[in-house]
This record gives sequence, C-alpha cells and structure tokens, in this order.
Amino acid sequence: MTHAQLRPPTMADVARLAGVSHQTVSRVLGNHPNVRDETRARVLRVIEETGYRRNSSARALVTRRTRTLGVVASDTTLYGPASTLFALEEAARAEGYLVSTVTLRKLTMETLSEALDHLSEGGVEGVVAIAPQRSAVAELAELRCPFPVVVVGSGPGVEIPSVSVDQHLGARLATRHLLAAGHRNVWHLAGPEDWQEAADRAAGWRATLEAAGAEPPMLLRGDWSPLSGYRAGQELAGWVGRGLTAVFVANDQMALGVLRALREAGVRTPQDVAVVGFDDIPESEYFAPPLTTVRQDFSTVGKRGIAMLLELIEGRPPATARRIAIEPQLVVRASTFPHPVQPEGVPL
Amino acid sequence: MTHAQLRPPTMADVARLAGVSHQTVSRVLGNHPNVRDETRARVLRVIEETGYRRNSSARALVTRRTRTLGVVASDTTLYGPASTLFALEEAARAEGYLVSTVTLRKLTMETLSEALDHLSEGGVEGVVAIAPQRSAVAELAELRCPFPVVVVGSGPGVEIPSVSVDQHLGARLATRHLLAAGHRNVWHLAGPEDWQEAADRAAGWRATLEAAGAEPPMLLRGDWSPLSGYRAGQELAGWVGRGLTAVFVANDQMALGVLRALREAGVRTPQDVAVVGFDDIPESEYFAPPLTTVRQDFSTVGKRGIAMLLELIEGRPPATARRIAIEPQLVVRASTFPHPVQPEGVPL
DNA sequence: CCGTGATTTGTTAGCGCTCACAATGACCTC
DNA sequence: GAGGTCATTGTGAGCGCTAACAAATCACGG
Repeated sequence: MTHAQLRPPTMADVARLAGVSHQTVSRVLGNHPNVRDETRARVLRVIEETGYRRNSSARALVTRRTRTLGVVASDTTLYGPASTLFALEEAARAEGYLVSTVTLRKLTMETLSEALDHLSEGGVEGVVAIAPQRSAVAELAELRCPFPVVVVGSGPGVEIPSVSVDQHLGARLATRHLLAAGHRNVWHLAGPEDWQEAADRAAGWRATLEAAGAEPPMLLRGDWSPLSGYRAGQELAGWVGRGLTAVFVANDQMALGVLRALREAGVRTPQDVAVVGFDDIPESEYFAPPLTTVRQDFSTVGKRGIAMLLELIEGRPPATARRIAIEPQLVVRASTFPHPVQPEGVPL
Repeated sequence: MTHAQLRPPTMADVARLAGVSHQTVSRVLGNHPNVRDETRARVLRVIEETGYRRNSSARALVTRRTRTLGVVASDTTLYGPASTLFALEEAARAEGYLVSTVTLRKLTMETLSEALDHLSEGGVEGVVAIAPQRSAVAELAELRCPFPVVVVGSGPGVEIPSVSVDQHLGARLATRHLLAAGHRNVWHLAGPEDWQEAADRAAGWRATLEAAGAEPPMLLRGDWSPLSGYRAGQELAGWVGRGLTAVFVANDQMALGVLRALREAGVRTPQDVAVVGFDDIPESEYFAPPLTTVRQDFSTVGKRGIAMLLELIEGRPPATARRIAIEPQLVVRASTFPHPVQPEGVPL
C-alpha cells in the first residue's frame, strides 16, 4: 500500500509528462472523441505510471455536480431498513453516484434536521429518507432544503414524493389467509402508533375483518422488538379458549416473541393458535414453527426510490407517479394451516 | 420545501448584501475570533435570509480536505456488519466526517478494487473495510491506494491496521463454559473456511479442548445461514447417544437452524444437547430455547476503527497499537446448563 | 499550390472558496 | 504627539479542473 505522497499529481503534471496540454488530458479522461489514438495512449500511460486521479472537488466545483446522494436512516440493524439501505446504495452506484449515509438513533425533528444539514455540508445533490415514522415525515415536508428529498418506506398520506410497499395490501393478504384457513376472527399485534407502516397494517387488518363480517377484537401494541412480542404473547395466551385462534403480528421479530410466549404457556402453534408475521426476515423460516409471513421487495423499493430522486435532481419530466406502492407477497409456512376448510365467502 | 433556484447564493452575494468583504463572511462561518459582534450578527442575518450554504467542493478544493470517509462492506443485512456500519458512521459523524458506503454483494479482488476506485473518485480521505474474508484482506494489502485503509472485523494475521473482536477468546469462553457445565467434549459447527473469524473461532475451540485433554471431534462447516445450520443440525442429531452432548456453533443464525433440526429429531435442548452460539443477535434471546451466546461490542469496534483511521489520515503519531482486539463477553441463557457439576480442572 | 472544412490541440477564464498578507483605525505608552 | 500594539477588515492569488473559444494541423479537390 502506497499513499500520502506530499502532493498528489495534478492534471498539469500529467500533461507536462505526456507533452500535451492539460486540456488534452481532460479530454482523454472525459472520453472525448477528437483525440488522436497515439496521444490518448501516451496520456493514459503517464496516468498509469503516476497513479494520477482526478481531483473530485475541483471537478465538482466547475461542473456543479458532486454525484453524491444522501440517505438518512434509523434502526439500520433491522432487516427492513438494512435491506433498503443496501438496495439504495446499489442502485445509486449503478448510476454512477456515491451514497453518503447518516444513521440516526432516533428520528425526531432535531436529529433529522441535523442529518440533512450534515449531508448538505457534504454537498449531496439529493436525499432519500428511510423514514417510517409519520411525525418525522411530516416535518420533512416543512424543512427548507436546497435539494430534492424522496421518502422511502412511508406509505402514501405524505405530501412528499415517496416509494413504499403497499402495507395495506400486505395486511389484507395476511388476514385473508387466516380467515380462509377457517378462523372466525383474527387478533392483531400492531407496531408503534407513530409508524406509518404500523398504521397501514392495522388498517388493512381491520378492513379485511369488517369486509368478512367479523368484529375486530382488541388491538395490542408492541415496539417491533421480540421482547414486546413476548409480552403481548403472554397476554394473548390468556385469551386462548375464549375465541382466540389466530394472530396477525405486524413484524417477524415480534412474532418470534409471541411464539415463545405461546410455547411457554403450553399453547401449540398452529394447532391452538395460528400466527402470521410481516417482513420475511431470513430467520423466519427457522422459527419454531417456521413462520408464515409477508415478504417485501426492498430491492425494488431501492431502485425506484433512486430513479425517482434522479428524475427530481435532473429536472426530468416525471416518468412515473410521485407516489409508488409496491406489491408485497404472502409466504405460507408451518405457523398457519393452509386452507383446511373453505369458510363462508371471503371476498378478495 | 424550497429548492432548485437556478443559482444558489455565493459567499460574494452574502458579502455584498451584508456590506462586507467575502473574507469577513468566511471568518464568520469559520468562527474566527476577530470579528466584531455587530458585523458577525449582520452577516449571520443575511446568511439566514438567503439560506446561504458554503459550497463544499470549493472548500474542499482549497483546504484539500473533503471530510469524507469511505466504508466498504458486504452482507450488510447481517447483524454484525450492520451494527459495525452503524457504529462507524456514528463515530465518523461525531468527528465531523461524512461517510460514503459501498456495499458489495460478494467480496472479491475485482469488486473490492472497483469499490475503492469508486470511493476514490468520490474523494474520500480514507477507507474502513468491513472485510471478514481472509483472501479479500490479503488483496487489500496489495492494492495501491492513495489513502489509508483500516480493516475491521478481520482479526490479526493481516498486514494492515485492523480493529476486531478477539474471536479466539470468544470461542474459548464458549467452549470453556460447556466444559465447565460438565460436558466431556464439545462439537463445533464452523463458518466458511475463508473467513478469518470462522478460523479464529475454530482455533479457539480446538485450543480449549486440547488444553482440557479432550480430543476435538469432527468439525462441521456451514455458511452462516440458518439453512446450513439446519443441515448440520440434522447430521449432529445422528450423533446423539454416541458422545455428542454439546455444540458450539460459530454464529447465532446457524445455531437457530441447529435448534430447529434437533427439535425436529426429538432431541431436547439443553437436556440432551447443549448449544452455544456467537454474536448475540437481538433474536437470540427468544429462540427455542433462548440461546447462550457470545456478545461482540460492535460499537467499540466502530469507534476504535474510526479513531485509528483518523490518526492515519492526519499523520498523528499512533496513540494506540495498529492492531486492536476487543474482548467479547459470554451471555448465558437456557440453551446450556450453567455449571451443574464442576468437572475435573478446566484451566482458564 | 492554395482554399475549404474537418480534425486535433492549445489558451484563457472562471467555478467559490481559504490563505497569506496588507491596510485601516483605535487605543496605548512614553 | 510620534511610535507601537492590537483588533478588525480588505485584497490578491490560486486550489485543480472544465467549458468556450482560438489556433494549428491535415486531407483533398480544383
């Protein structure tokens, strides 16, 4: 590894060594057509020899393009945000952009504003916010930003360009699956009230039950963590034998906690209580029992999010709508019985 | 949200509006002491009104500091890398640096080299590589880089500055715990051969057994995934009753698969076979049964990694060694029995 | 052998900022 | 009141690059 020579070579250095003007070097690097092959080869050889690299700051200064995008995220150790982050970076890199990330411990107006400031200092041309909390997104709309912002992971209902998975549909798929398997009713362990996704999933669950003529039972709340699922599971165990036969849990991690609580209470899954999760984290297939869940395509979310942001940056006419919803998919495993009895008409 | 005015205001604009020279504006922004309070206030007011922001490219061009660090990672949906990434970004931001990430699907010489190129184009001042694979790290040492590189997560045995958790110690803690609980021998499901961490954990396991006078049994290999753990678990189940009473699994995800396979084979944990994992992912506490495992402090890894990189960048005399190993910690849960019998002397 | 147009190369002027240094004025000291 | 110090402000140069334009070179038909 060689580095830290006192002064890295400049374009002028390369030009001198190759016996051309700096502009010719610039043309070679820019793949300009009107350069004689022999000249190009000579310049490239000198570049190779000296290890020359264009100074990105000087370039950005004159072109007014930093080719850097920002991403603001939180909870990146969770599967969903981590996958989204990954997909965003990959999509941006494919377009020749660099991605700078700021990861927040908690998403509030201050932290969000600081994050945007920090990214702005870094000269990003636009920002994608992985912001699943409603309050944060609302504030995002207020903030005065010198660059475009796209929100990812917060459904519609915001005034900002957004890309997200159709949570309402996912919840309908999950609930319908349980009803179709013969359950008369479905309980729901929801995520934090402030999260758009949690609200959408709860709404989809409620709508499906009502459409099927079932009275939605008491709604429980967790905070996405296995622990909160465990606590809710203990409460749910108390309702077994009193009408509880199926639970739709708003994410897989909480479902894991629920499974443990039920198991410890002597409740069998799926014989006594069927459980459906949401996310399809890699571990879900190996839970006890393997978890039926709803899979989200984060990769598509990332690609579409970057595509939308670039449209905004480059001022292109919008090729797509400013609000995109991507379809999730039900993955059936052993924590539910697949359609043992076809019950009375469940509308799709 | 306001943006995309045709030309953002420059320092000269602010200077004109405030009736001062551009240099005075620069001084205000740089918190220079010798500016009269009244002048400073006037300048700040104009900055506020115009929404002026310093052009980071122009600044970087003249200061030769982009205040941007790069991170190369792979498998960022795994708990370990994701946590490390998070910790790195947080530590860098605390020092006023921006972090640009490149996430690789697979870590090879080409992809790594491309990633460093991409970051270099973006003008990073240094790079942290979350590179747990030995081959990749070896190549990193060969690559000619115009900036310093620090490796994180690959133990010692590389020629590059590195920060990592002491995997050997972690494996010793796990194995010793099982021996201390009365097991005569401990099996091991290792990670991929190419991974430094996998090798270190296997070495620690072997060393502990040999020190205790036990003959290390056949070593199994997985690829970190729950599925590979499940397959290995099926094989392990066949050895129950033939000397297998304890397994040390090289990560929690594989341990999850092992637990499922054992359960399906009618083997009870921990009564028939005790299991220890590695990582302490948030889910481990809710496995069936809750998993005894080894916790790694990724946050410290991140902080130390950034600290080391900044030392290298700023050419400071090394305040710390160029190879740092951080102590992991055993977390005992229900998948093992804690010390029911104190067996013949197990050396620490 | 010169004019015409295409190709290839060089020259100049900034991009917006910070640094080094010069200039100004206020305030002291003897 | 001359000379010195300090705090405050301004001036000019230049970081390394690209864009626009100017100049040189070449091919070739008349």
